[in-house]
This record gives sequence, structure tokens and C-alpha cells, in this order.
Amino acid sequence: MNERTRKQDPNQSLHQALASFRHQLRKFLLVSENAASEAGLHPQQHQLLLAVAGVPVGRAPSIAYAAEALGLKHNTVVELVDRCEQEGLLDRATDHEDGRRVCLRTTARGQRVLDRLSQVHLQELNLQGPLLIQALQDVVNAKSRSQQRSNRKRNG
Amino acid sequence: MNERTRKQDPNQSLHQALASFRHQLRKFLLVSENAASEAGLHPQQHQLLLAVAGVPVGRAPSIAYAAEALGLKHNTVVELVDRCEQEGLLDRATDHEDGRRVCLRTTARGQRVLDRLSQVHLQELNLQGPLLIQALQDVVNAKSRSQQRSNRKRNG
DNA sequence: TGCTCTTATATCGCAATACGATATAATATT
DNA sequence: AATATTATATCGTATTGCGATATAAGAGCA
Repeated sequence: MNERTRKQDPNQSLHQALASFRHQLRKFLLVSENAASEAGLHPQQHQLLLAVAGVPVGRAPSIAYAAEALGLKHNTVVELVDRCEQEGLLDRATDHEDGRRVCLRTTARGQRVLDRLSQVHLQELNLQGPLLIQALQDVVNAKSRSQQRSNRKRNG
Repeated sequence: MNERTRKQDPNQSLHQALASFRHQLRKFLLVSENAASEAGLHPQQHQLLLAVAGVPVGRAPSIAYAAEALGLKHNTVVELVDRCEQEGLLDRATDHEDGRRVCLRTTARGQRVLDRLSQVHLQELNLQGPLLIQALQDVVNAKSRSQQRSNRKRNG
């Protein structure tokens, strides 16, 4: 596709806005991954600690909960928990109310690492948040030509 | 850590806000991945098509460009491009100005699939965007106790 | 109680992916 | 022309997430 035809793509500006939004997202995630690594954690270990520490009050921090929070299958989380437990970041305790469930709890060490990471993330979101929001709004405002036509029909 | 000590965590609300933000992000990404799969693409293939189609005017859609856009190492992208090319979503053309570079171009089929996906994403972001922004602002507003103390000092 | 159904976690083998290390080829620099 | 740099490519490997399956605990009911 040459320059001319690319300009004719009626979705061009939408693609650009979406690509830019994804790029912003990815940049944030990269910073997050790096921060985790520098703290001695694998990115997913960090996410798990965060989900466990940030469990809403009244909710049990079970495997299933973590799976939902991280958007993973439960068996994936089982193995992730195994690795975190081996490294002393987390531990399992069987739930008193339901013997099937496992109650995940951050260790003191896990908590310390997570605290530091959350501060880093807060700072980072203070910086990148506005850019992310802007990119998001650019998407919503980026209309394809066909949509612009139907908008004119609707509004004119 | 029992209920009592968990409530004493000075970063509790920050962790909750961050966890919630990540959950929102992850939900969006899951929807995106599902949409790609239903369109017959692997999520990263979709991202590559998007990056190529959304390349800023004047920028060459090279391997290195895609690597930067997707936050991947260049060799990862080389293989991703291989797979996309095999499935007729993309093709390589050597850059006229620099024989080392490759110029990535979406095929007609790739463009069609991407157009549909971008519309889906636009709709999805219209729905989820506000939630994402809210979660992001909750992070920025979620202060730890120590920060609240120093805020009082600063503002009082 | 015993039987079945469902839910929660765990185990195992596999496929996909991202990467480091390295190679090749084209351009830039001197 | 020789060397350095940049862009892409190849290959072996480690990790990760998953499907399929297993085990074990609670729920519902005759």
C-alpha cells in the first residue's frame, strides 16, 4: 500500500489513535515490569502480591479470586503461587470457613517489596496518567470517515 | 496476616486502587484478545497490524518501528512478522531509501480484519474508558497514611 | 448416613512466545 | 578500502499459560 492509498484508509486516524493508546499502555506496563524486576520480582509475581494485598475487605484472597483479578486461569495461578511461596513472598493457609479454599497472605518480605513497588507505580501514574487519558480520549474522538459522514447526517 | 493487621497496612488503599486499576486494564486486554481470536488473529498479530496501519505519517513501518511500538525486542517482531506474513496478513518490502530496512504493509485481508477489530475496540473503549479513567484517578487520590500525614503537615 | 453434584485447588504435559546470543547484510564513517 | 554501525534474521532455550485431568471439600437430598 503506497502513501496515497494509505491516506485514503477511512480508518486511518482511528488506527493511529488506537495504536498510540496501546503504545502508552505498553510503556506503562514496561516500566512496571522493570520496576518489578529491579525489586527482584517477576512481573506476574508483583501482580499477584498486589491483588492479594489489595483484596476488597470481606473478600477472601483465594486462588480463584487471584485468577479473576489477574485475568488468568486458576491453574496458572496455582503455579504462580507455588513460585511466590518458594521465594517467601506469599504463603498459603487453608480457609477456616471453607476447607477447599486457600487463603493467600503476603509475608512481611512480600509486603515490604510491594509497598516500595506501589509507591513507584503511584509516581509513575502521576506522570503517565494524563498521557494515557489523553490517548484514550483521542481514540474516542478519532472518527472514521464513514462515521463522520453518518454524524453529519445525524447532526445536520 | 490477620484482618486486624491488614487494616493497619498504611498502603492498603493504595494497593486496592492499584489492584483495581490493573484489573480494569486486564479486563480491557482480555476483551481485546478475545476479539482478536474471534477474528482469527493471535493478540500480538492484531497489535502488529495495528501498529503498522497506525504508523505516523512520515515514519517508516519497519521492524524496529514495530518493536518500539509493541515494546518488544526486534527479533521477537521478526518472528511475529514471519507468522503474519505466512497467514497473508502482512507483507515485507525492502525499503527503497535504506536497503537494510524492511517496510511492513498490511495486505487487503489484514486491513479488512483490522478495520473490524478497530471498530470493536472503539466501542469497547467508549464503554470501559470512563471506568479506566476513574480507576486511574482513584490511584492518584489513594494516599497512604504516611502521605496523608505529610499532606496535613503541608496543607495545615 | 450415603450418594451425587458442584466447587476449589492441584498436577502434568504441551505449545506458544519472547529473549539472548549470534549471524548476515547494507549503510556510514574514516 | 577498511572499519564501525545499523537493521534484520536465525537458532536454541526458558518461561509461561493453558487444557485435560485428578483430588478433595462442601452442598443438596433421598
